[in-house]
Amino acid sequence: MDSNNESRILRGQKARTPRRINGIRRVEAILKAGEEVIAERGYESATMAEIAARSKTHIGSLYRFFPGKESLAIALIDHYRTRLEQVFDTIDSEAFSLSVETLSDRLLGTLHHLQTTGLATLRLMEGHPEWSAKREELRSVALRRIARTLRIHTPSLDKHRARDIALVLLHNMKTRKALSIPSEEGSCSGALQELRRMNFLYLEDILAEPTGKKRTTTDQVEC
Amino acid sequence: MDSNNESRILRGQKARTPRRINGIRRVEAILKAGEEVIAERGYESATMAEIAARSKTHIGSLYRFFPGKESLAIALIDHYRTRLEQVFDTIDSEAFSLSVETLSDRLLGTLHHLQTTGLATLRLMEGHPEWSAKREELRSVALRRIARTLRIHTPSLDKHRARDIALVLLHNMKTRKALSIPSEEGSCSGALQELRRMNFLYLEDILAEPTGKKRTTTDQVEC
Amino acid sequence: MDSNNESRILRGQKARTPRRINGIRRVEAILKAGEEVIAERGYESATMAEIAARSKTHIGSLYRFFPGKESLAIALIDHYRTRLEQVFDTIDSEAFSLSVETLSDRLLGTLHHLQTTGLATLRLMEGHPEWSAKREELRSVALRRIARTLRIHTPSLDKHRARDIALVLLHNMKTRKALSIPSEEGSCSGALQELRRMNFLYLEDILAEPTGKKRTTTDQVEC
Amino acid sequence: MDSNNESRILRGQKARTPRRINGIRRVEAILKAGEEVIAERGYESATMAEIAARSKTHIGSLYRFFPGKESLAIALIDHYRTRLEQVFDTIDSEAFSLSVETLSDRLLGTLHHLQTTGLATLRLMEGHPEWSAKREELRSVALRRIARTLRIHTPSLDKHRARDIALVLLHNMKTRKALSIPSEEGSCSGALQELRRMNFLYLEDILAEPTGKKRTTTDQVEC
DNA sequence: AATGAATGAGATTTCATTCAT
DNA sequence: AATGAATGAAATCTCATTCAT
Repeated sequence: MDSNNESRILRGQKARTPRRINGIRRVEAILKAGEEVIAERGYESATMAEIAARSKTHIGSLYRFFPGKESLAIALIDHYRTRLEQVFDTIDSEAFSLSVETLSDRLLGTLHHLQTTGLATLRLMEGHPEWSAKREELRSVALRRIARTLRIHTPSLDKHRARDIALVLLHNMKTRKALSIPSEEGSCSGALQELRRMNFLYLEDILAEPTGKKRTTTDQVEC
Repeated sequence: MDSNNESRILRGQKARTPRRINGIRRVEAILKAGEEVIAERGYESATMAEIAARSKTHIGSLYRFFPGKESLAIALIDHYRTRLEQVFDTIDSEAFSLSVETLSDRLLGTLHHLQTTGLATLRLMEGHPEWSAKREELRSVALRRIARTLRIHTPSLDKHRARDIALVLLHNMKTRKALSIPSEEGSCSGALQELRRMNFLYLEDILAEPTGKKRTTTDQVEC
Repeated sequence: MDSNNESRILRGQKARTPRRINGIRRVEAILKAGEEVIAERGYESATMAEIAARSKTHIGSLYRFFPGKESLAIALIDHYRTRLEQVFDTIDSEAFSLSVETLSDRLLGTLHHLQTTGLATLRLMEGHPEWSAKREELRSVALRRIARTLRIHTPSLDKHRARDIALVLLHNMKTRKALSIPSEEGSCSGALQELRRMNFLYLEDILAEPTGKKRTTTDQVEC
Repeated sequence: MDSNNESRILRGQKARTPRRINGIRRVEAILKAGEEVIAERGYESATMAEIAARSKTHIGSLYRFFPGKESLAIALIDHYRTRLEQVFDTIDSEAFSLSVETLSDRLLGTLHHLQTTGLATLRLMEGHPEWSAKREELRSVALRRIARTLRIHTPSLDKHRARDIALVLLHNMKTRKALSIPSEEGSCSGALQELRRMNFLYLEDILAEPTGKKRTTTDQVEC
């Protein structure tokens, strides 16, 4: 944009970059850039200037579409939520017929498939007490969807217990994601096998005899 | 006047060791305040001014002991590492005689017992690519200790597999911690039971027949 | 949006080139103010706040164009170098036909004519070991140009000796400048006559019999 | 001081560093350290902490002897002035019998022989308008002594002209000093020969026919 | 609508100097 | 008297956001 600009001034010849880029495409570019930058640096350290630069948008334009840093963050979270629901819709459409093992792997891979988006969103919510509403909503969606998927597969599963299980599975899903960040973990493949096994053993235990409340351990632990 | 020390202070990065009783108390107060503020807000959002205020220190004094925000962070990480090793020393001293169930719970609770310190440290390392050395060192210590504990309990466990398992267990330990942050999770107690069960099922599977490489799932997954 | 430029601004060191008329005027004002303040106080004592105030700029704007105190300094040095070369171009264009006396006065006045800019630059380089590159480059340019001018006037002058002479003349030029700073010297005019005489006597000695290496004094001195 | 201190605390055995070091020796150590640090970094950048450390003095003690940074600076300038006068006393004691060439070299080397002290003092006075009194006093001493030396050698020299000449010679003396700073100049020895020649030619011209006012160049120059 | 300059509050960091022990 | 911790003003630098062109 600039070098064109520059040469336009100097010689007044080259075609100007089309200015009326579809607003939607512009917004998408900004969201993508925001995602990347936030995933790399975290919300605080991400600067609007860098997001503008990466999306080849001028800072002024960026503020036309997202009137504040937080509004961009919220848009990203919403975007993530939408995609999350889509992924679960797909899973649910066949959950009934899946083996426990396949279901286990499907669930485990869910967040992982959301790539950068998911990472940025995690980063976004690292300790912003003020956003607990948004965060809670997102977590809530995830938990509800996991629980629903479980009960589609095994309808006799107790509703409340499904919620608790969902919480644990959600963490496993995050672990799955973490294992695929190269800098984070060393021997990815071996650990991934282990994670899959653990997730499977657990789901098998639950879904095999889903009569509900039966929990082996009985002694209480403080939270 | 230890001239090494002195020059380090003049333009250095490592935290200074106080020489007076008052200084020692001050440093402890600063570490505690730093821990809290970072645990609450994350490293970027934590301000030196707030840390100073909470530890009832003037900003100048804070900088006398920790000549930079990062030096405070590093001190916290080191502190954490020390305490982590202590906790594992305790576990290891009786690991041999523990039942799988008890061992499972012991490991699960490890990070949780490190309270704010652990939380602050997790936050500290959320994506600071530059600190990967410190981060890697800390992760490395944790993984090595977990693997060692497992092999103290079940010496026949394959060494490499122990490393992979440790990675998964480390994540479970983080989950355990997360479950106890009230704002983070809703129904703590139920989910905690589930987590314990999963961790137990997994360890039982491993430690019961520790002949090693035998892993049920065989198909590969991309990382 | 020249992405090179952009990223340089995001975390860079070189001064930004303004894109708007207003920005250009602003940059000029900043350079002028920086020149003055540094000439008056020296680099260390000059504060960005004062430079901003004198150029009627807000601190933030100042940092938009010069992302650091050093970047401002470097811009000033570059500016100086450019003007220095221009001055020598003018001298060289007639050096051939000048009498020794006129040439002597021309060279002597060179730095003096660069006014504040030259003074600021001298101050800038008063002992910043880190900038030895910039400093060396500037000195190198000055020495090369002086030597070249001498050999334009008297082509038979030995090349290496011209370099040594240039070093001495450069210092005379600095002296000439110093003599015109009122606070520095008392009886300007008399001393100035003396300096001119010394410079002339020396050049006359050299350029009259430029057969080269002939140097009267032969005993060595340690440096 | 510190490591002794440390071990004393730990074991209460080692002999304590003698506390009553001769005050004079302490002051000398501080002056020396101050000289070095200021010569290296300049007045602004020199820190009291570093000066304390280099002189193995505690910051508190330093302030007992020199109740402020400026007071240390003034002490250094005074120290320098004293040594300067001593050097000139030596020269003057035989000035009458020296050849012009020897006198030229003697004067030229004066500042150079004051080593660090001189450098630090130069740095000290780089652009501290407030210290112009001290600076003026020092310059005044130097000029008076140079002029006096000239008139000891050649009593018929006009008094006012001697003052003007002194100003030029003073700058040559500074140049001599600068030539011996390795990082500053490249081909020291050659340039030094040239400087000596110039200084000699000039003095010869003056002292040979010291009838006074005769100055070849007659046209005026603005200062 | 597009551009990028302007604004200014706020964050980090440094140090001369004082003062309690 | 000796030590080094405490103080706080001031400097550098950053960025979200607004606004003139």
